[in-house]
Amino acid sequence: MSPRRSVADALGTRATILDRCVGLASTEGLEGLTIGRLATELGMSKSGVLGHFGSKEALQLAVLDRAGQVFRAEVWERALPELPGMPRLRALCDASISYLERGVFPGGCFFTAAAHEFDGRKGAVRDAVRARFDAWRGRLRKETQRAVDAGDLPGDTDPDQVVFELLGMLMALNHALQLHRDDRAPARARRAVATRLGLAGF
Amino acid sequence: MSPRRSVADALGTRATILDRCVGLASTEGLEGLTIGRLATELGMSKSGVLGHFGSKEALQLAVLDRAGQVFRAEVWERALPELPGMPRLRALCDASISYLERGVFPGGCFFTAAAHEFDGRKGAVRDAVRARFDAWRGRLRKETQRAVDAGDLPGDTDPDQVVFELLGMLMALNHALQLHRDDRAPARARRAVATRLGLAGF
DNA sequence: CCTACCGATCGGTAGG
DNA sequence: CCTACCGATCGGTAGG
Repeated sequence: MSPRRSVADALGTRATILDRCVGLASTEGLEGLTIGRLATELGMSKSGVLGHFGSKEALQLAVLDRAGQVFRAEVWERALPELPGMPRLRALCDASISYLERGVFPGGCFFTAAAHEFDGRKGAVRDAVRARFDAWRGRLRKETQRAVDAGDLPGDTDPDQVVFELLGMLMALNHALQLHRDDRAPARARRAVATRLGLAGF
Repeated sequence: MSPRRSVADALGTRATILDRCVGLASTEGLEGLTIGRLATELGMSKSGVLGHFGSKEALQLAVLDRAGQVFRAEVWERALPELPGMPRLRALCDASISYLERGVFPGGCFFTAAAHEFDGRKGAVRDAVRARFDAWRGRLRKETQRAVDAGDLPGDTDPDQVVFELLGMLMALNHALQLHRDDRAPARARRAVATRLGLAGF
């Protein structure tokens, strides 16, 4: 009777589509998401899928957004309870490694994959990927700076250098897990991070 | 009169196709190479292009091979004149950083991009990408072990750990250059490598 | 949300 | 190396 029901249903359908997309896109890429395939897998028509977003690019942006929510919950919110500075920085690294180790996205880090897929292009998707990395780097940088200010890292530490190296360790881990299925890689990443942050026992 | 001429021509055409493919695939991906587009850009027919390889997968494998030749010339052969061990390891890192900084492939590291594109799939292309990384890691590992044996790295150094971290620095550099166009990244990568190898002045 | 359809393009083949 | 063609699929639209 009221439009309530159908609006809620539509939002539910949209969420169902996006969750499927996130899994698919992490292994096959954001461009590998095709409307026809999605429709088949979801038991819908193509126009039924596309109607929720309007265009493929809008769908890709919505998928990035959904993946961002997952990343926030799996990494950022796990570290947030820790004290600012070194404890939280360490927790962020730990949570990132765990996020990759647990295979939160079946194809590895969603954003690293998207970055490689879109870094040579122009447009809204590339801009959105870049903005997410900027935000992530900014968070790591802030906690690194706090760790320096608190004396937990040497006073002449360049926070951007630390963030650069930490991101490298995470990328090496993602690569080792995805291409080589190397299950010793998480331990290597933890060791590398511990060394870089001066935490012998991590 | 003799078939000599046409065979040489065919090989030349094949090389022309592959060189175009390497540039295209580094920015658009190995899957983004389409026969029709290549044909248009090269002023040939689709079947003219495909005839040199037989299938798209065979073309992708040939492109990987061609990219491997470039990498060998731009990185491996530049370091080979250096003495085995630390000098050559340092030269390999230097040459890798330079290879990324100079933009030898317009889309960044050809193999990192291919790894991300194919790491979730099965087949000959994925296997070939993995084999190339195995070879590259093996070379870095050998020189690291020699550096340990020569006393240029601590005796309890785990060569695989060092290689893991060096690859991470290169991936962070590739990412920073491609997604962020950050021209301070090469200096960061050099600094990180120098720290890891215990070369204060690099 | 559906059916029915659009032009474009995909990888690949037949035959020359 | 070419033309001509195959079935399949692409993103998207019209109309309901």
